[in-house]
Amino acid sequence: MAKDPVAQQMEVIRRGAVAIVPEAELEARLRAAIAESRPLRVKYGADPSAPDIHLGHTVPLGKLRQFQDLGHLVVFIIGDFTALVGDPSGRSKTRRRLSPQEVKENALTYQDQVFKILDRERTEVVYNSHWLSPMRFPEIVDLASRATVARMLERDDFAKRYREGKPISVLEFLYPLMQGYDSVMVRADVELGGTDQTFNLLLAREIQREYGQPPQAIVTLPLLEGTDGVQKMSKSLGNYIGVSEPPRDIFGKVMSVSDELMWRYYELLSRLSAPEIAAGREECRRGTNPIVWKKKLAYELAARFSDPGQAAAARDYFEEVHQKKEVPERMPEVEVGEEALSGGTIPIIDLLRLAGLVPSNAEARRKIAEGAVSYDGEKVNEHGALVRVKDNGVLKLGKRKFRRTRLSGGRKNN
RNA sequence: GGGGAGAUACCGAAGCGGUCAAACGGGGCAGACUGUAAAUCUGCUGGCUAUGCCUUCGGAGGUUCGAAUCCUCCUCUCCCCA
Repeated sequence: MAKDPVAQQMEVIRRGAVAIVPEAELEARLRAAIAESRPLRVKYGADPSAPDIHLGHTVPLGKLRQFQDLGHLVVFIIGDFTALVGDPSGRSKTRRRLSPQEVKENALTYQDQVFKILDRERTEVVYNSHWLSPMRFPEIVDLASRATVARMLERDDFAKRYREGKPISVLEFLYPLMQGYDSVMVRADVELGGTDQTFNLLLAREIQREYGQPPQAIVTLPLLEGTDGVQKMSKSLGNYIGVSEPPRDIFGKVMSVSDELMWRYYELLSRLSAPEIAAGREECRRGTNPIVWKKKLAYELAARFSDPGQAAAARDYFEEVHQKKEVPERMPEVEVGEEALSGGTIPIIDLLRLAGLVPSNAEARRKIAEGAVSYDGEKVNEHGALVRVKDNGVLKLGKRKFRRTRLSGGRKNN
């Protein structure tokens, strides 16, 4: 007997998801959609507070893509209103408010990146400021009356902060409400999000019910750990790999994750099937150097966000610089003007600063004392050292920061 | 509205009149070891025209030879009571 199409779709949706709540409702929706031959409206929201999409975002985006491939419509909400207000959550630091201009720019670069994964044809992009901005106070009051403080405090991070005596602003209570209202406005059938969004996604169901809509089904996806392997990937923690980064950086960052984390990345990011990944794991257990598999993953990801040629170049670079410890062929250049030289030499500290490798003279001195600095293969140990600058010389700080020095032969004013 | 506690460097957190550019932990950077791994060990982690000088302990004043430390006011946060 041929497989039921609903069961088939459910199987695809379930793969890699943490939870589907409630499964039966999603099934019912799929069944109705097929019967009426209309696509489900699958909601996903993102705040354009930072312009970069990183690998962590690609986990839900990949799932959205699967929905699209099953014939459904993605409603991509750009939370420009949210970004404008400036989410105050997270520690004592008040997040800087973005200007409308910045939000607009971020939103645009955001879309470019998103469509590296999503199918533009099956995506509806909407801005939540369209309905949130014009709301009047009576409407907001009405919305606010739909949830209770006790309910809000069920959310784990609120409860935790409350317990620890950390501030929670009323505005933060409003956030889940706005998000829920978004679901009402776009008539979401399904909403996707990371597991950290579980509360908001569930609350949106209640809001929809309050406004007389059938509640959306929700699909939660695992949060990807950042390159440190501990905290979730996020830009502010600096442990992210951005999809718009140069392939060389993507490759390098993937290579720097621990062996254990590599398998996690395989599961959440790779297009390889589960059995293929399991086989790789087994291979390594039997003695294959994990670097082989790490390179494979690094290549796959670098290629996905650029192209195979560039990914291969990134791999060559990695092998040459880090494995063979050779000096890379291409590196940023620093131009040394005649006015900076005296008798063809320049104090090493000045050179480091000129190259932008250190933020202060004191830092330069420290790095020199640590034996981290070399020029043209020769270690510089004296912080008062003068180096004779060559055209095409190589200044190195630490293991991987290189600058090629260029003499700006006489042409001063350009 | 009343009472209490608190605000310290990137984060957490000591210090409570001089010896404080400020303990300790985390993070970050560098060195060793490696597979640019991870883990571990070690060092560094305000700036400068540098054996000295300058700025920094929520903000503004004040006391003092001297203040992160004491006083006044202000701003913000938390707790208890109403």
